Amino acid sequence: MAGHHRTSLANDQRENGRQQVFEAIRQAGRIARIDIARDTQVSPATVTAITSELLTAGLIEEITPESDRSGAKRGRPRVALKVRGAAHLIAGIKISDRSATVILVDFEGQTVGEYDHELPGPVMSAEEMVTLVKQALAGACAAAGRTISEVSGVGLGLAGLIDANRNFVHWSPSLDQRNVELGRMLSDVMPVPFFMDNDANLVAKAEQLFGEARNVSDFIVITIEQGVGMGIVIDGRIYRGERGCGAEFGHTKVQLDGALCRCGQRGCLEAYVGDYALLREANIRGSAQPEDDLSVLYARAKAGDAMARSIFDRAGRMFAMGLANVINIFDPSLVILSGEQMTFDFLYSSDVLNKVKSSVVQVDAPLPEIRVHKWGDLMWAKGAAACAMEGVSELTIRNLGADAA
Amino acid sequence: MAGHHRTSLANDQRENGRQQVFEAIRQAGRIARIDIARDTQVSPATVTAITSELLTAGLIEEITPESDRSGAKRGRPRVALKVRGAAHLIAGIKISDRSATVILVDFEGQTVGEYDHELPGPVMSAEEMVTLVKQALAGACAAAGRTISEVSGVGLGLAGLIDANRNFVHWSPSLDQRNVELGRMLSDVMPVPFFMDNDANLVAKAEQLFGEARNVSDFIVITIEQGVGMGIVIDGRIYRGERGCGAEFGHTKVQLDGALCRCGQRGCLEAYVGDYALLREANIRGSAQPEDDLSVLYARAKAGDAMARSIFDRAGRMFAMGLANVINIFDPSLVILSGEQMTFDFLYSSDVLNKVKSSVVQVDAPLPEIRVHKWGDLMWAKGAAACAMEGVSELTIRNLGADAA
DNA sequence: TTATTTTTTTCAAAGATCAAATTAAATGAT
DNA sequence: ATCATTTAATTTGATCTTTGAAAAAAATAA
Repeated sequence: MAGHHRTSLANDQRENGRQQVFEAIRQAGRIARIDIARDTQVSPATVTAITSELLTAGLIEEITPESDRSGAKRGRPRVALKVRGAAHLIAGIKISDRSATVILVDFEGQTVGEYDHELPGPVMSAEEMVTLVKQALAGACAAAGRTISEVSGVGLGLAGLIDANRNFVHWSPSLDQRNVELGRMLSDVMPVPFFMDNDANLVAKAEQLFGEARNVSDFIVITIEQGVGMGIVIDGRIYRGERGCGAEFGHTKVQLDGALCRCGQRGCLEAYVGDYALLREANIRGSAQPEDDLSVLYARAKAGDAMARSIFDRAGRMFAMGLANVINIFDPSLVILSGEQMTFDFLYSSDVLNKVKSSVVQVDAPLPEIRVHKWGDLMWAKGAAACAMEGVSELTIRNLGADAA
Repeated sequence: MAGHHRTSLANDQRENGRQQVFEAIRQAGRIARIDIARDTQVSPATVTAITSELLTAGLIEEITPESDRSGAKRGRPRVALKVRGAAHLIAGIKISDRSATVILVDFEGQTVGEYDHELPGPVMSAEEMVTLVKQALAGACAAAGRTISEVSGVGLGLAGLIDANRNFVHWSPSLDQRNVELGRMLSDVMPVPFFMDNDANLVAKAEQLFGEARNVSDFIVITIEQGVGMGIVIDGRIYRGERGCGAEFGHTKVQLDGALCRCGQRGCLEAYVGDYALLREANIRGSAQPEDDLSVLYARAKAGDAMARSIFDRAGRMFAMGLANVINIFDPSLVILSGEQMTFDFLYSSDVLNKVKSSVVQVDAPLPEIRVHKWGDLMWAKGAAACAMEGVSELTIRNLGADAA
């Protein structure tokens, strides 16, 4: 090993170039060298050099000459490049209440396989979690006719307070312990790079790589699952606060000394829009038949029941207030409301969105765009895979330098 | 001129190095080359090369050998470097209701002169503003025995919605027009680089360069003047939203359908803690003698008057709620409450700060530090100067490359 | 005076980028 | 068919940077 200590500037330059070019290729999907040069401001000569490296490493590939030369006039035809899907197999795993959902994708992001592993219970020990992850991964690989050893990286999504930099779990509803070095424990059992994050950041990554935020460098994702989460992307990177945990949108306060939240504080947004909060309201308000199923309550509201309506109305107004606050603070260009459960339809109603818009400070510039993006079951797992993809890309490209053949 | 078009990567590398080294020197105040190498991860050889350039350009200087060799054992003594104050003369101007406050500083940030220019009125046209700035600048220079031509950069601070990237004023309470290309108008009259920003960002820069946030890369500044403002620094740079305007902390909503704000919306924080809001309350609550002086009301509260107390109490609780929200979203390591007017003492009370802390989502990590920093009259102008200093540094260093002698 | 220690500078080697020149690969025209 | 033209990609040589290692500089300790 010629492992010198970090040569901060010199090495960074080449690595920077590689990351830039590779990122341009992935973002574009398929792109010719000359367009990479234009987009990245790197000279064609350097693009040739770098793409040559990436081709040799097998990270990208040339697209067989398209017989479709639409619009091309004359001259040597451009050869498009794309990420080579076969370069890496990536796994994304989302742990939820009832199951561990696994998705396998190739390096292009194409789904290779899906797998669902049922959990014995919603809460488990760290050791059980490790075993579970291993089983789920093994199951997914088997189902797809692959082996674990082929997997280049695993993204893991958990609810709770996750320190993604250190793969450390401060707290998660799925674990019966706090402060778990889950990343280390996983790596001890499986020799694969792990990348962990909380669900909101997961979805933000998924939106950035595959979803509504492609090529957008600054945006916010609001997720609704059990709690209300937020992912913030600034300058293309997920913003994590000082303590490494995600933005706690669900626990911003929308009412002074307001409703009691399960976090123990009062007036949290979640205490007004969370499912448990809605059910609590329904019962407090002296409903004839106490509800324990949100969908029933929601159906009643849609059918015109005044009491049920009023519950959802208030939740919607509170949500609008919280969202407007975030927009006033961040002034993002794009806000994505990303939800899986249709139960939360009411939060995406035009009434609510209008309320948000009327609560944002008016400037001459147009209001931020608010997009609603309803995803399927695999949303979270796909986000986990997106995180792993990014991590694997970075690692691989960094190591290219050391692997000078 | 060998002015080629931007060679994005190659040129950037050297410029990066210069910026990095210069920044290290300014941050440290005085520092030896070997320590720069350690801090910046740049090799000693390169540090020598770069500092040599900076010395030649006159941007930095060596400190005459300190006779104080405390702790030094043996070996060649280190030669400390520092920014050369005489390199540039920088002006900072803050426009407030009644006057334009000017501060002149040298390139080290040492105050060279102060000047106060009274305004005919609080609102003026863009042309009057230009004239005013010119007069104020001339006055300040004359008072300090300098000439305008010696000034290398001018920072200008205005309340309102300022687009700092384009030196454009969307709206300011000091101007009777909206959407003014003030930067261009100023540059047309005075051949000096201008740097504009809104007051909250100004203070953030001042805290970063001269104040409580030295060497802190992520923090938030809350300012209280007439309105309530916020400056966000992420990764050492001021965060500006998509539309280029500062974070509108004062107009985050703290009460659903709450008190009417002068912005026309309801429930804004400012509608509870702004001076006009407090006075309105005092009158609504049937005060015997309607007040139009906040200090009187405040004195009454301190003297124990229950009505007055309750007004300030509520304002304090609303402020705590808004601040807690910002902390929950950003999770910064440091929050600076930066105010000029003692009138707003009550917002900094330990009651309020405790309320903030109890409203922040609990993690195992310690709570963010909240510091109160009361500044003098010159705070705002100094912030403007700080902005200009940063701008001039960047410009000068960038131009070093072109000026290859 | 000499040895030692620490900082700074010098020097030569190793890369990296880029402009310009060259090659490659197509279409149009003759 | 053959040649000119056009556009894309590659090669080449010059220019810059960074850096490790060696040398020089400037002090103290012996």
